Amino acid sequence: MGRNRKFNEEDSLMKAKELFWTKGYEATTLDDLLEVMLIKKSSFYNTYGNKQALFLRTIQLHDEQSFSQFSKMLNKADDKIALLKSLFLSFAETSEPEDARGCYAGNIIVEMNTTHTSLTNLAKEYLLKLEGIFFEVIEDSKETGGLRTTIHSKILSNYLLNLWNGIHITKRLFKDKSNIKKLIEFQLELLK
Amino acid sequence: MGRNRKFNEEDSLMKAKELFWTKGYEATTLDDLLEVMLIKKSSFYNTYGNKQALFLRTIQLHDEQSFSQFSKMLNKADDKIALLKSLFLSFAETSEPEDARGCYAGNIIVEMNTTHTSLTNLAKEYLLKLEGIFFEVIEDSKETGGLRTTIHSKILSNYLLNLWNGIHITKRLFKDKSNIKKLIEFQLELLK
DNA sequence: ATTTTTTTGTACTATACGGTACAAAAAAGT
DNA sequence: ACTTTTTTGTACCGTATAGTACAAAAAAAT
Repeated sequence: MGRNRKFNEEDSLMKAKELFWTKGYEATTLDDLLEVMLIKKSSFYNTYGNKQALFLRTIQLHDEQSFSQFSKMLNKADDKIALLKSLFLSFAETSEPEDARGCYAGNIIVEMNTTHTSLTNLAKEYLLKLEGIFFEVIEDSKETGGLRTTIHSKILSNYLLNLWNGIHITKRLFKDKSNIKKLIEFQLELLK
Repeated sequence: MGRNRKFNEEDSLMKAKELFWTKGYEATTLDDLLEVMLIKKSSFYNTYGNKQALFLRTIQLHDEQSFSQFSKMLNKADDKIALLKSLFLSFAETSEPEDARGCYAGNIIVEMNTTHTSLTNLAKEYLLKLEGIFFEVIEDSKETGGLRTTIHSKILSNYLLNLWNGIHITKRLFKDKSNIKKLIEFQLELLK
């Protein structure tokens, strides 16, 4: 019994994540959050506790969402390397309203560097998990014959992780994304 | 006539830059600054105007310092490619007190993404200038015979820029820097 | 000595911002 | 009707922080 929650908790969380992603943690004020989350202050503190707790939840949400989605796609794919390549190439797509948000985890590491180590640690775990997935895909593709390279999988997965980290910065430097596309294509050439 | 300035303006600026570099712009308070700059509030506002203006000057200082130093080294070097390689390899050195500050320009782009576009533009210029230097070194070395690769210089300079941007993030993920060293060595192999 | 400029210190201001308290209204079930 | 829970609104609080005002002391030159 009792009144039902009008807003969808996860939807609001998503909205919050989007805003944190573009503006960063500190620059996002509570009022900003309330505005995009479409809830009032009282509901906010009732449901999410406080700003930090909310931010933590957006990190967890991002983690779950991206990995579950990625894993699902990988399981369906018969050519996992091709999927991986298309993921990287998608970064060269300009996707409208100046999508210069970078990588959620990478941003956190930079912004929270020394000030909120527990959060940066989460972000670091995220990126290491990502590298782990790259590693698995590479090992798997070597076994099943999709990859013939003799370069060590560890080097390759670190190489991809670094491509990931770099491209999220480099991408923001060029209006014309053809540079970026060429660069990514070039760097992915060694995956064969 | 009149009293001489006791503190060295550029020294204090350096100190401020160091702090901004490790803590970021927002997380660095005025009191933090006064403490490391070894000056009092009145002197601060007298000489530097305000926090934003100071930060701008640290960016300019960083720009001047790194490029003048780098250019000087390049002019002296007979093997410019080797110098470039050693620059990148130096990132794998752990350099004591958790040197996880990343790249000054890259940090600014991330932290100030949408909020202070004039500052992020400066940072972007910095990185593009860096890429320009990479380009020049590559072109020069191709002419003088130090580089025999047929890969386009533009691709290579973007590749190095992206290595730069990536490594400043990736570096922070590993306590053991041997991974990083191997990665950099691997990525620099195509410079020959 | 007097003037000029910088330094220091103290006190104050403004405000943005995260967070709390609490009562009243709005839905939902029994 | 009554209870329970959520929503909304208003008002308020504490504090961190950037920035100002201003006078007094400390050096320097004439």
